[in-house]
Amino acid sequence: MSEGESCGCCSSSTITPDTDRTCYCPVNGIIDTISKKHALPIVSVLGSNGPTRYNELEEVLGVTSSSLLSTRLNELMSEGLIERQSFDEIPPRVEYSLTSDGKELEERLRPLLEWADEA
Amino acid sequence: MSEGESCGCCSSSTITPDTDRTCYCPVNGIIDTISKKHALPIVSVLGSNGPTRYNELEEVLGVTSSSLLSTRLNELMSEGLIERQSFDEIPPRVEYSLTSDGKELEERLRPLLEWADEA
DNA sequence: CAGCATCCGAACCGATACTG
DNA sequence: CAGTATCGGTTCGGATGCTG
Repeated sequence: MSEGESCGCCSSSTITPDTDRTCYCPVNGIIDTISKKHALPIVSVLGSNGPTRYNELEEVLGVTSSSLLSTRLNELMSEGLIERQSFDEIPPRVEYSLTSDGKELEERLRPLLEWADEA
Repeated sequence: MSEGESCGCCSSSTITPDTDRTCYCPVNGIIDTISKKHALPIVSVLGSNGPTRYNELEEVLGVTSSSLLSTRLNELMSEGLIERQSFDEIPPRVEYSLTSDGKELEERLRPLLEWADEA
């Protein structure tokens, strides 16, 4: 999805910006990222569960195709929301967890999700 | 997107549900709805601006195609997040505003968007 | 176990055109 | 002014198969 372009909602003319609202435009990359499938649940699970392995995520989220999870994890890493730690073991072990940004997000997400959940 | 099916994140086996988290599954219809283009900005604008006309929304959001806005508004109405009031005038006037549910959403959304905005 | 490559169908968005 | 109808391009997701 497109990133940096202005949507006009900030440089509005018709609507007077007398209210103290900030700009909620095409909403920045982060929102785009978490709008995609499984992204939100990933963040939630990591938030409430702490470091989690690839396979655990697959099970818990009921991910249909492995590659999809992989893609989503990479996107979340690019956004700096989660981080990956791999252990030099056999069999291989990799754990994903929230960065401080990710935690910040998860906290702000919680009230929304709790509400959505009962609606 | 699919609604009612279980994602496995609630009926988990691997992850112990000892934490007090609620289920943040395929996340309910509302999240799907607001994930689509312009949906979030619509809610934000209506929240900070009050009742707003179709054309105003088009301008403010920088909507590219009229039909897209139309679709989004209908979806938001189906979810019970916004409502439509039409006035019997010439030229026709229609105003959209948040329902109480919509306001609830907008409030819970604000901290998230403010954070996303500066990130 | 962890994860990428590929192919195909579905959903979504944008543009244009046309009505009450 | 306030929309709906249609259509083509693009992006996303699901399935399968293969590697370190």
